[in-house]
Amino acid sequence: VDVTSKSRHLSETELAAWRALLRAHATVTRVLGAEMEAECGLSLAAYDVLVQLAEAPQRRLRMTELAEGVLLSRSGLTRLVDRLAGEGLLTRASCSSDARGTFAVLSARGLQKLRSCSGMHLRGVREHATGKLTVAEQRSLAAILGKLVGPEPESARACGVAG
Amino acid sequence: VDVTSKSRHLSETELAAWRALLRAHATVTRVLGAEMEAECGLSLAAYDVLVQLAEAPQRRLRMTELAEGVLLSRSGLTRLVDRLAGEGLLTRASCSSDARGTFAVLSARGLQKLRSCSGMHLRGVREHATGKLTVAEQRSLAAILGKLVGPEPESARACGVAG
DNA sequence: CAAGATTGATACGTCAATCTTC
DNA sequence: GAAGATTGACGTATCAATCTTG
Repeated sequence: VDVTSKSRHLSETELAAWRALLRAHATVTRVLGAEMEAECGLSLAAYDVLVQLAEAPQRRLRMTELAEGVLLSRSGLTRLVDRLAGEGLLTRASCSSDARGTFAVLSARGLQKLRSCSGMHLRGVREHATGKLTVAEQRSLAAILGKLVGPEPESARACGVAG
Repeated sequence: VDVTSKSRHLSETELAAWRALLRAHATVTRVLGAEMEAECGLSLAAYDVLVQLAEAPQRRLRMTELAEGVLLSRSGLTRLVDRLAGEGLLTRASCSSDARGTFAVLSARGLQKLRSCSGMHLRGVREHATGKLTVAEQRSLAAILGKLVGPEPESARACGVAG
Protein backbone atom coordinates (compact mmCIF):
# COMPACT_ATOMS: atom_id res chain seq x y z
CA VAL A 1 0.00 0.00 0.00
CA ASP A 2 1.00 3.60 -0.48
CA VAL A 3 3.92 4.65 1.63
CA THR A 4 5.03 7.56 -0.51
CA SER A 5 3.06 10.78 -0.69
CA LYS A 6 3.74 11.31 -4.39
CA SER A 7 2.11 8.01 -5.17
CA ARG A 8 -0.34 6.73 -7.69
CA HIS A 9 -3.28 8.53 -6.15
CA LEU A 10 -4.28 12.01 -5.17
CA SER A 11 -3.99 12.53 -1.45
CA GLU A 12 -7.16 13.08 0.53
CA THR A 13 -6.28 16.72 0.76
CA GLU A 14 -5.66 17.15 -2.94
CA LEU A 15 -8.82 15.30 -3.79
CA ALA A 16 -10.89 17.38 -1.42
CA ALA A 17 -9.52 20.61 -2.84
CA TRP A 18 -10.02 19.54 -6.42
CA ARG A 19 -13.54 18.30 -5.92
CA ALA A 20 -14.45 21.33 -3.86
CA LEU A 21 -13.44 23.56 -6.74
CA LEU A 22 -15.56 21.66 -9.23
CA ARG A 23 -18.52 21.41 -6.90
CA ALA A 24 -18.48 24.97 -5.65
CA HIS A 25 -18.24 26.37 -9.13
CA ALA A 26 -21.02 24.20 -10.48
CA THR A 27 -23.32 24.88 -7.57
CA VAL A 28 -22.93 28.62 -7.31
CA THR A 29 -22.81 29.20 -11.01
CA ARG A 30 -25.96 27.22 -11.59
CA VAL A 31 -28.25 28.88 -9.08
CA LEU A 32 -26.96 32.35 -9.75
CA GLY A 33 -27.11 31.80 -13.49
CA ALA A 34 -30.67 30.55 -13.29
CA GLU A 35 -31.74 33.48 -11.14
CA MET A 36 -30.15 36.00 -13.45
CA GLU A 37 -31.72 34.35 -16.45
CA ALA A 38 -35.15 34.29 -14.82
CA GLU A 39 -35.19 37.75 -13.31
CA CYS A 40 -33.01 39.59 -15.82
CA GLY A 41 -33.06 37.61 -19.03
CA LEU A 42 -29.28 37.68 -18.96
CA SER A 43 -26.84 34.81 -18.63
CA LEU A 44 -23.85 35.20 -16.34
CA ALA A 45 -21.57 35.48 -19.36
CA ALA A 46 -23.77 38.11 -20.93
CA TYR A 47 -23.84 40.10 -17.72
CA ASP A 48 -20.08 39.88 -17.59
CA VAL A 49 -19.75 41.26 -21.09
CA LEU A 50 -21.88 44.24 -20.15
CA VAL A 51 -19.88 44.87 -16.99
CA GLN A 52 -16.53 44.71 -18.70
CA LEU A 53 -17.67 47.07 -21.41
CA ALA A 54 -19.06 49.50 -18.85
CA GLU A 55 -15.75 49.50 -17.00
CA ALA A 56 -13.69 50.05 -20.14
CA PRO A 57 -12.60 53.43 -21.47
CA GLN A 58 -15.08 54.66 -24.07
CA ARG A 59 -17.26 51.75 -22.99
CA ARG A 60 -15.74 49.73 -25.77
CA LEU A 61 -13.36 46.77 -26.00
CA ARG A 62 -11.71 44.80 -28.76
CA MET A 63 -13.26 41.41 -29.33
CA THR A 64 -10.12 39.55 -28.35
CA GLU A 65 -9.63 41.49 -25.13
CA LEU A 66 -13.25 41.03 -24.23
CA ALA A 67 -13.05 37.32 -24.93
CA GLU A 68 -10.20 36.95 -22.48
CA GLY A 69 -12.00 39.04 -19.92
CA VAL A 70 -15.13 36.97 -19.98
CA LEU A 71 -13.34 33.62 -20.25
CA LEU A 72 -14.73 32.69 -23.63
CA SER A 73 -13.10 31.57 -26.85
CA ARG A 74 -13.01 34.10 -29.67
CA SER A 75 -15.74 32.36 -31.55
CA GLY A 76 -17.77 31.94 -28.41
CA LEU A 77 -17.61 35.66 -27.84
CA THR A 78 -18.47 36.44 -31.45
CA ARG A 79 -21.69 34.55 -30.94
CA LEU A 80 -22.52 36.04 -27.60
CA VAL A 81 -21.92 39.52 -29.01
CA ASP A 82 -24.19 38.63 -31.92
CA ARG A 83 -26.99 37.85 -29.51
CA LEU A 84 -26.43 40.91 -27.36
CA ALA A 85 -26.28 43.13 -30.43
CA GLY A 86 -29.53 41.54 -31.55
CA GLU A 87 -31.10 42.68 -28.30
CA GLY A 88 -29.66 46.14 -28.82
CA LEU A 89 -27.51 45.99 -25.71
CA LEU A 90 -24.33 46.72 -27.61
CA THR A 91 -23.03 47.66 -31.03
CA ARG A 92 -20.07 46.74 -33.15
CA ALA A 93 -17.67 49.40 -34.37
CA SER A 94 -14.56 49.13 -36.46
CA CYS A 95 -11.17 50.31 -35.37
CA SER A 96 -9.83 53.27 -37.29
CA SER A 97 -6.16 52.47 -36.83
CA ASP A 98 -6.39 48.76 -37.56
CA ALA A 99 -9.06 47.68 -39.98
CA ARG A 100 -8.84 44.12 -38.78
CA GLY A 101 -10.08 45.06 -35.36
CA THR A 102 -13.66 45.25 -34.14
CA PHE A 103 -14.98 46.86 -31.01
CA ALA A 104 -17.95 45.86 -28.99
CA VAL A 105 -19.50 49.08 -27.71
CA LEU A 106 -22.00 49.24 -24.89
CA SER A 107 -25.21 50.97 -26.01
CA ALA A 108 -27.43 53.24 -23.93
CA ARG A 109 -29.91 50.41 -23.71
CA GLY A 110 -27.12 48.10 -22.59
CA LEU A 111 -26.12 50.50 -19.88
CA GLN A 112 -29.70 50.75 -18.66
CA LYS A 113 -29.98 46.99 -18.67
CA LEU A 114 -26.79 46.69 -16.72
CA ARG A 115 -28.05 49.15 -14.13
CA SER A 116 -31.35 47.37 -13.79
CA CYS A 117 -29.57 44.04 -13.31
CA SER A 118 -26.64 44.94 -11.13
CA GLY A 119 -28.68 44.91 -7.96
CA MET A 120 -29.88 41.42 -8.67
CA HIS A 121 -26.37 40.28 -9.50
CA LEU A 122 -24.93 41.88 -6.39
CA ARG A 123 -27.54 40.26 -4.22
CA GLY A 124 -27.03 36.90 -5.91
CA VAL A 125 -23.26 36.86 -5.56
CA ARG A 126 -23.57 37.78 -1.90
CA GLU A 127 -26.35 35.34 -1.19
CA HIS A 128 -24.74 32.36 -2.86
CA ALA A 129 -21.04 33.08 -2.55
CA THR A 130 -19.26 35.88 -0.80
CA GLY A 131 -21.92 36.33 1.85
CA LYS A 132 -21.15 32.86 3.15
CA LEU A 133 -17.55 33.82 3.78
CA THR A 134 -15.77 36.19 6.11
CA VAL A 135 -13.69 38.91 4.56
CA ALA A 136 -10.58 37.03 5.60
CA GLU A 137 -11.85 33.94 3.83
CA GLN A 138 -12.64 35.95 0.74
CA ARG A 139 -9.06 37.19 0.72
CA SER A 140 -7.62 33.72 1.21
CA LEU A 141 -9.81 32.33 -1.50
CA ALA A 142 -8.76 34.94 -4.02
CA ALA A 143 -5.12 34.54 -3.10
CA ILE A 144 -5.14 30.76 -3.32
CA LEU A 145 -7.12 30.56 -6.52
CA GLY A 146 -4.89 33.25 -7.94
CA LYS A 147 -1.96 30.89 -7.65
CA LEU A 148 -3.66 28.53 -10.04
CA VAL A 149 -3.88 30.93 -12.92
CA GLY A 150 -0.72 32.96 -13.02
CA PRO A 151 -0.65 36.75 -13.02
CA GLU A 152 -3.42 38.84 -14.57
CA PRO A 153 -2.47 40.23 -17.98
CA GLU A 154 -2.30 44.04 -18.13
CA SER A 155 -5.00 45.63 -20.25
CA ALA A 156 -3.48 47.21 -23.32
CA ARG A 157 -3.86 49.78 -26.07
CA ALA A 158 -7.02 51.60 -26.97
CA CYS A 159 -6.70 52.35 -30.70
CA GLY A 160 -7.53 55.86 -31.81
CA VAL A 161 -11.25 56.54 -31.83
CA ALA A 162 -13.12 59.69 -32.70
CA GLY A 163 -15.50 59.52 -29.75
CA VAL B 1 -20.38 58.13 -2.95
CA ASP B 2 -20.35 54.88 -1.04
CA VAL B 3 -20.04 55.31 2.67
CA THR B 4 -21.63 52.01 3.64
CA SER B 5 -19.91 48.70 3.10
CA LYS B 6 -23.14 46.89 2.15
CA SER B 7 -23.64 49.29 -0.69
CA ARG B 8 -24.61 49.08 -4.30
CA HIS B 9 -21.41 47.37 -5.35
CA LEU B 10 -19.36 44.34 -4.51
CA SER B 11 -16.34 45.24 -2.42
CA GLU B 12 -12.91 44.80 -3.93
CA THR B 13 -12.47 41.72 -1.83
CA GLU B 14 -15.75 40.17 -2.82
CA LEU B 15 -15.15 40.92 -6.45
CA ALA B 16 -11.67 39.44 -6.34
CA ALA B 17 -12.91 36.25 -4.72
CA TRP B 18 -15.82 35.86 -7.11
CA ARG B 19 -13.76 36.49 -10.23
CA ALA B 20 -10.98 34.26 -8.99
CA LEU B 21 -13.44 31.40 -8.66
CA LEU B 22 -14.72 31.84 -12.19
CA ARG B 23 -11.26 32.32 -13.65
CA ALA B 24 -9.57 29.50 -11.82
CA HIS B 25 -12.27 27.03 -12.69
CA ALA B 26 -12.35 28.01 -16.34
CA THR B 27 -8.58 27.94 -16.69
CA VAL B 28 -7.82 24.69 -14.94
CA THR B 29 -10.82 22.86 -16.29
CA ARG B 30 -10.01 23.86 -19.84
CA VAL B 31 -6.39 22.75 -19.99
CA LEU B 32 -6.93 19.60 -18.01
CA GLY B 33 -10.03 18.74 -20.00
CA ALA B 34 -8.23 19.24 -23.28
CA GLU B 35 -5.30 17.09 -22.15
CA MET B 36 -7.55 14.31 -20.98
CA GLU B 37 -9.51 14.42 -24.20
CA ALA B 38 -6.35 14.35 -26.31
CA GLU B 39 -4.38 11.72 -24.42
CA CYS B 40 -7.23 9.60 -23.11
CA GLY B 41 -10.24 10.24 -25.29
CA LEU B 42 -12.21 10.99 -22.15
CA SER B 43 -13.82 14.22 -21.04
CA LEU B 44 -13.44 15.29 -17.41
CA ALA B 45 -17.09 14.45 -16.80
CA ALA B 46 -16.69 11.02 -18.36
CA TYR B 47 -13.63 10.32 -16.26
CA ASP B 48 -15.57 11.37 -13.21
CA VAL B 49 -18.35 8.93 -13.99
CA LEU B 50 -15.86 6.10 -14.24
CA VAL B 51 -14.20 7.07 -10.97
CA GLN B 52 -17.43 7.31 -9.05
CA LEU B 53 -18.59 3.95 -10.32
CA ALA B 54 -15.27 2.36 -9.44
CA GLU B 55 -15.50 3.70 -5.90
CA ALA B 56 -19.07 2.55 -5.43
CA PRO B 57 -20.09 -0.78 -3.89
CA GLN B 58 -20.70 -3.33 -6.63
CA ARG B 59 -19.18 -0.77 -9.00
CA ARG B 60 -22.69 0.43 -9.71
CA LEU B 61 -24.73 3.53 -8.96
CA ARG B 62 -28.27 4.69 -9.54
CA MET B 63 -28.57 7.25 -12.29
CA THR B 64 -29.79 9.97 -9.97
CA GLU B 65 -27.04 9.43 -7.43
CA LEU B 66 -24.45 9.41 -10.15
CA ALA B 67 -25.86 12.58 -11.65
CA GLU B 68 -25.44 14.37 -8.35
CA GLY B 69 -21.96 13.00 -7.94
CA VAL B 70 -20.72 14.21 -11.28
CA LEU B 71 -22.55 17.53 -11.13
CA LEU B 72 -24.77 16.91 -14.11
CA SER B 73 -28.51 17.16 -14.62
CA ARG B 74 -30.38 13.88 -14.90
CA SER B 75 -30.83 14.23 -18.61
CA GLY B 76 -27.24 15.26 -19.02
CA LEU B 77 -26.14 12.10 -17.28
CA THR B 78 -28.51 9.94 -19.32
CA ARG B 79 -26.75 11.16 -22.42
CA LEU B 80 -23.25 10.79 -21.06
CA VAL B 81 -24.04 7.27 -19.94
CA ASP B 82 -25.41 6.55 -23.42
CA ARG B 83 -22.08 7.52 -24.92
CA LEU B 84 -20.01 5.62 -22.40
CA ALA B 85 -22.17 2.55 -22.83
CA GLY B 86 -21.67 2.89 -26.58
CA GLU B 87 -17.93 2.69 -25.99
CA GLY B 88 -18.45 -0.32 -23.79
CA LEU B 89 -17.07 1.36 -20.70
CA LEU B 90 -20.19 0.68 -18.68
CA THR B 91 -23.52 -1.09 -18.78
CA ARG B 92 -27.04 -0.39 -17.64
CA ALA B 93 -28.80 -2.73 -15.26
CA SER B 94 -32.23 -2.55 -13.76
CA CYS B 95 -32.92 -2.54 -10.06
CA SER B 96 -34.68 -5.62 -8.76
CA SER B 97 -36.41 -3.95 -5.83
CA ASP B 98 -37.57 -0.85 -7.67
CA ALA B 99 -38.38 -1.27 -11.33
CA ARG B 100 -38.15 2.47 -11.89
CA GLY B 101 -34.50 2.50 -11.06
CA THR B 102 -31.56 2.00 -13.39
CA PHE B 103 -27.98 1.33 -12.47
CA ALA B 104 -24.92 2.34 -14.39
CA VAL B 105 -22.39 -0.47 -13.91
CA LEU B 106 -18.70 -0.16 -14.64
CA SER B 107 -17.57 -2.79 -17.14
CA ALA B 108 -14.23 -4.58 -17.23
CA ARG B 109 -13.28 -2.47 -20.17
CA GLY B 110 -14.30 0.62 -18.24
CA LEU B 111 -12.13 -0.39 -15.35
CA GLN B 112 -9.17 -0.92 -17.65
CA LYS B 113 -9.77 2.44 -19.24
CA LEU B 114 -9.93 4.07 -15.85
CA ARG B 115 -6.64 2.50 -14.84
CA SER B 116 -4.93 3.55 -18.03
CA CYS B 117 -6.14 7.11 -17.58
CA SER B 118 -5.75 7.67 -13.87
CA GLY B 119 -2.05 8.41 -14.15
CA MET B 120 -2.70 11.09 -16.69
CA HIS B 121 -5.47 12.56 -14.59
CA LEU B 122 -3.36 12.49 -11.46
CA ARG B 123 -0.52 14.21 -13.20
CA GLY B 124 -2.84 16.78 -14.74
CA VAL B 125 -4.58 17.71 -11.50
CA ARG B 126 -1.22 18.10 -9.78
CA GLU B 127 0.35 20.01 -12.63
CA HIS B 128 -2.47 22.47 -13.10
CA ALA B 129 -4.04 22.67 -9.69
CA THR B 130 -2.98 21.09 -6.43
CA GLY B 131 0.71 21.08 -7.29
CA LYS B 132 0.68 24.87 -7.28
CA LEU B 133 -0.53 24.94 -3.70
CA THR B 134 0.92 23.95 -0.36
CA VAL B 135 -0.92 21.33 1.62
CA ALA B 136 -2.13 24.03 3.98
CA GLU B 137 -3.52 25.98 1.06
CA GLN B 138 -5.25 22.89 -0.26
CA ARG B 139 -6.93 22.47 3.10
CA SER B 140 -7.98 26.10 3.28
CA LEU B 141 -9.33 25.99 -0.23
CA ALA B 142 -11.43 22.92 0.42
CA ALA B 143 -12.70 24.34 3.69
CA ILE B 144 -13.62 27.72 2.25
CA LEU B 145 -15.23 26.36 -0.89
CA GLY B 146 -17.05 23.84 1.25
CA LYS B 147 -18.84 26.70 2.96
CA LEU B 148 -20.37 27.68 -0.36
CA VAL B 149 -22.15 24.44 -0.98
CA GLY B 150 -23.54 23.23 2.30
CA PRO B 151 -22.84 19.79 3.72
CA GLU B 152 -22.22 16.80 1.49
CA PRO B 153 -25.24 14.55 1.21
CA GLU B 154 -24.74 11.07 2.62
CA SER B 155 -24.74 8.33 0.02
CA ALA B 156 -27.79 6.16 0.46
CA ARG B 157 -29.35 2.75 -0.10
CA ALA B 158 -28.03 0.13 -2.46
CA CYS B 159 -31.13 -1.77 -3.58
CA GLY B 160 -30.95 -5.53 -3.49
CA VAL B 161 -28.84 -6.92 -6.27
CA ALA B 162 -27.96 -10.49 -7.08
CA GLY B 163 -24.29 -9.89 -7.62
C1' DC C 1 -49.96 11.98 -7.94
C1' DA C 2 -44.55 11.72 -6.91
C1' DA C 3 -40.12 9.72 -8.24
C1' DG C 4 -36.78 7.69 -11.64
C1' DA C 5 -35.34 7.93 -16.07
C1' DT C 6 -35.48 9.12 -20.85
C1' DT C 7 -36.44 11.90 -25.14
C1' DG C 8 -37.30 16.19 -28.09
C1' DA C 9 -36.29 20.75 -28.78
C1' DT C 10 -33.11 24.01 -28.22
C1' DA C 11 -29.20 26.93 -26.72
C1' DC C 12 -24.64 27.49 -26.22
C1' DG C 13 -19.53 26.84 -26.74
C1' DT C 14 -15.69 24.90 -29.20
C1' DC C 15 -12.48 23.50 -33.00
C1' DA C 16 -11.02 23.96 -37.63
C1' DA C 17 -11.35 26.46 -41.71
C1' DT C 18 -11.89 30.94 -43.84
C1' DC C 19 -11.58 35.85 -44.90
C1' DT C 20 -9.45 40.22 -44.40
C1' DT C 21 -5.87 43.23 -43.12
C1' DC C 22 -1.29 44.01 -41.26
C1' DG D 1 2.59 34.62 -43.33
C1' DA D 2 0.53 36.05 -38.76
C1' DA D 3 -3.22 38.39 -36.23
C1' DG D 4 -8.21 39.74 -35.66
C1' DA D 5 -12.59 38.16 -36.33
C1' DT D 6 -16.20 35.34 -38.19
C1' DT D 7 -18.59 31.06 -39.91
C1' DG D 8 -19.73 25.95 -40.39
C1' DA D 9 -19.95 21.69 -38.30
C1' DC D 10 -20.29 19.47 -34.34
C1' DG D 11 -20.66 17.95 -29.40
C1' DT D 12 -22.86 18.37 -25.36
C1' DA D 13 -25.82 20.38 -21.50
C1' DT D 14 -30.40 21.90 -20.24
C1' DC D 15 -35.52 22.52 -19.74
C1' DA D 16 -39.96 20.77 -20.41
C1' DA D 17 -42.64 17.00 -21.63
C1' DT D 18 -43.27 12.07 -21.46
C1' DC D 19 -43.35 7.31 -19.92
C1' DT D 20 -43.27 3.95 -16.34
C1' DT D 21 -43.52 2.34 -11.77
C1' DG D 22 -44.35 3.13 -6.76
